[in-house]
Amino acid sequence: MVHEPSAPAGRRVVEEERRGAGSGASLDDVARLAGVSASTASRALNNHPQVAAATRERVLTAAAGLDYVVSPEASRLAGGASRTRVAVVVPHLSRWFFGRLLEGLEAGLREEGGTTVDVLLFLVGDVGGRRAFFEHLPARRRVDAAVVVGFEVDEAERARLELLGVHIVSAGGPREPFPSVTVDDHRAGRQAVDHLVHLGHRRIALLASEDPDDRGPDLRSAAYRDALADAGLPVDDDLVVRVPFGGPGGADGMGRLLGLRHPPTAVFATADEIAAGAVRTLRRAGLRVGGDVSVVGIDDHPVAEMLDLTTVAQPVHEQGVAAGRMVRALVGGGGPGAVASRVLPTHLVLRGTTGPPP
Amino acid sequence: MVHEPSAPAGRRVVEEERRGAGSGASLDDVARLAGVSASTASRALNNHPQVAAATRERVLTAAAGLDYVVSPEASRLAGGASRTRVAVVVPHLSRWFFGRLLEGLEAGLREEGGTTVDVLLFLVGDVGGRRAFFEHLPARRRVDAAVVVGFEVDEAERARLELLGVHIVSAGGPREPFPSVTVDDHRAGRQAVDHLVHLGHRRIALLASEDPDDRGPDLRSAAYRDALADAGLPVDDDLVVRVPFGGPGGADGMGRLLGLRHPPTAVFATADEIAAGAVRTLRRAGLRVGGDVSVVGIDDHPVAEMLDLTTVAQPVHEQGVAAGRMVRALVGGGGPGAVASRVLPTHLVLRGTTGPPP
DNA sequence: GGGCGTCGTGGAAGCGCTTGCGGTGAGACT
DNA sequence: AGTCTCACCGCAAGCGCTTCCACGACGCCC
Repeated sequence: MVHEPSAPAGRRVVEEERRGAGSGASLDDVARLAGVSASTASRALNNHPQVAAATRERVLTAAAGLDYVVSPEASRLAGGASRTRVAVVVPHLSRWFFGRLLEGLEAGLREEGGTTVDVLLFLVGDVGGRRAFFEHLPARRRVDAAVVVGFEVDEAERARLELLGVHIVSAGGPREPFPSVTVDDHRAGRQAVDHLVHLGHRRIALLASEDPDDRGPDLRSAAYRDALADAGLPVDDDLVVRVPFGGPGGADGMGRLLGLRHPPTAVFATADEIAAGAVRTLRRAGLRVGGDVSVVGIDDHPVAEMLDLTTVAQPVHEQGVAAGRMVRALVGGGGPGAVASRVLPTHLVLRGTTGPPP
Repeated sequence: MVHEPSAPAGRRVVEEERRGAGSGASLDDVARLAGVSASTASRALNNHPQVAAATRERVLTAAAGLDYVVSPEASRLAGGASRTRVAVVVPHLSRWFFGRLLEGLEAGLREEGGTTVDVLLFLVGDVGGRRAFFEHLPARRRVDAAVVVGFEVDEAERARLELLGVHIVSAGGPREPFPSVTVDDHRAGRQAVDHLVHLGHRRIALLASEDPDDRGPDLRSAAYRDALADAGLPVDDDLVVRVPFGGPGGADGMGRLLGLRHPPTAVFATADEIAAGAVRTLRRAGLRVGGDVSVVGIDDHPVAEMLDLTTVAQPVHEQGVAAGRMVRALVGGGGPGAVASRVLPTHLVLRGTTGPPP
C-alpha cells in the first residue's frame, strides 16, 4: 500500500476498512488465508492441474470464506481467460419483433455455456445513432462480437469492425455478405400476396411501412409488385400507401384506401402491426373483414392471433437463437468462414381476415 | 505478443502484424510517435490541464493517426476514470412493457452524459433464474449499479448487492425500500374498477394474470376486491378468473366467464394484453363489447388503441427515464439517500369498450 | 543576479492478476 | 546412502495504463 491512513489501533479495524463496500477481497488475501502464494492461489482458482488437490481445496475454501471474486479487468489484462462480451445493436426495443429476437439471442448465446457471456446493449434509434455507433464504435475494445438486429450494415462499417477484431453477425435484417440469419422477406411477401391473388382478388392494396432505414431494401413491397405482375395485374399507384410503422399508421392508411373511388378488396400490410390498424379502420367502417375486405400481414405478431389475422409467420425467436450460436462459433473458434449464413423459412398462417372477394 | 513467429524481413511487416485485428496501438506507441513519455501522453489524452497545448495537440494527432483507443481494463485497473456500467435485469423482453421501459431507461441513462455508460443485459426468465442471478451475481465486480425491472427484490438480495458496492434501483415493479420508480398499481386497479362501478355495473369479473412471480404482490387484484367492497358489492368467486398472461389466456378466461349461469356485465383485466383476449372472445360470441359486456384493462398498451379498449394508462417510458436518472444520481454522487423513490401517476383512458350495463 | 515559484515533463511505482521458469522436498532408483 | 525424478510451489516479470514525485528550465522579485 502507498499511504495507509496512519493505521488505527488494531489491525482488525484496518481489515474491515480495506474490504467494505465494493472493494472485496483480493487474490493476495485469499492466498494469505490459505497459506500459499498468490500464484498458487491463482492456479487453484483457475483449475490448473498442477496444484495438489489438498491445496486447491484450501484455496477454494479461503476464497469462499472471503467471498472472493476475481477482478475481471486485472484478469483480462494479465492475459487470463475471460467471458466473451457481445454487443447487441438494436434500433427499437418496444417492438415485439426486436424483443422477441433478443430473447432468442440470449438463449442462443447462453446455451450450454453457462453464464459465460456478457451482453452489452446498444440502442441506436435512428439512422444518426446508427452512423454514430459505427463511427465512434463505443463497443470497440469492449466486445468480442456484435450482433446487429434488424437493419442493414454497409460494407465499410463491417470492414471497420472486423478490422478491430470484433466479429459481426446480423439477425433479422437483410441478407448480408457476412454471417447473418434472416428470413426471405421477398418470399414472405409473395406468400402473402399470392394468397390474396389465389383467392381471386384483383384490386389488392399495399400498406407499407415508410420507415426508410429499417431492414434495408423493402423486399416485402417489391414482392407485392412482383406478385401482381406475375398474376397479370396492374399496379395501381392509388393502392400503394406508405405509412408510419404501427397501428395508427395502418389505420390511417386504410382510411385513405377506403376513401378511394375504387377501394381495394384486399390489403397486404407489410407488418401485422400495420395490418391491425387496417382491421380497426375496416371494422369501424362497418365492413366485414375477411368478407368485404381481406387483410393479410406478415410476422405472426401476437396481435395477429387476437385479431384472427391471416399472416405470414416468421420464426423470430429462432433467428435470435441461430444468431447466438453463430456468435459462439465465431468467437469460440473458426473465423468468419466457419459459420454459414442461414435463411429461415416463413409460412402462411390462414385465419379469418382473408377470404374470396365479395 | 509472446511468440512472434520468427519476424519476417523488414520491421514494417512486424509493425503491421503487431497491430492488426484486435490489438490496436498502445499508449506507448502514441507517446513514441508524439515524441513524449507515456505519462504525458496519458495526461494529454485525459485532458489534464498541466500539459502544454502544443504537446497535447501532438499527442492527440498521434493518437488519431494510430487509431488509438485506451484499454478499458488497463485504465480501470490503474484507477483511471471509466464509464459506469449498469446491469439491467428483466424477466421478459418480448412484452411491450419491458421493452418500452428499457427504451426509457436507456434514454434516462444517456441523457446529457454522452455515451458514457455501458448497459449489461441480464435476462432472468423465471424465479429460478432470478434467484440464480442474485446468488451467483454474475454482475458482481462488473457493474456499478443494477436496475431491476418489473419484479420484486427481497431485502436479503438487496443488501447483498449493496454490500458489494453495486447500487440498485427498481423500476416498474412494486414499491421497494430502496430507490424505485413505480406506479401505484392499487390505485390503477381502483381507477379501472371504480369506472365500471360508476357506470352501474354490479356483476364485474376479474381476469387476472396468474404469473406469480412478476411484480410482487398482485395489487391490481387487491384493488378489485377493495373497489367492490367499497361499492357494497359482493365478491363472487365465480367471477374471479386467473389466467396465464397474454391474449390467449384472456380469451380462455373470458370463455369461462361466458359459460357461467350468470355471466358478468363487465370485466376488469389486470393487463391490456389479457383484455385483448377477452375482447376477442366476446366478439366471436357475437356480443357487443362496451354494450353487452364492458371490458377495461391496464397499461395503455398499443393494442388498447387498436381495440378501442378503455384502460388505465401508466407512464412506462417515463418510469424508465426516471430510473435512469436515479442511477446517474446514485453512481455519480450521493448515496442511496440522495435519490427519492417516485410513484408516477396513472389515469383512466376512456374508449369504446366500456359503457353502462345493458 | 541569485533565491524561488511555475510550468511542463519524465521516471517509476503500482493497480490485481497470470504464468514461465527455477527451486524445493519426497520418494524411486542404483 | 547418494542421485535422479517428479509433483508442487514461489519468484518475479509484465499486461497497459494512471499518478505521485522529482527535476530542469524559465521568468520573476527584491
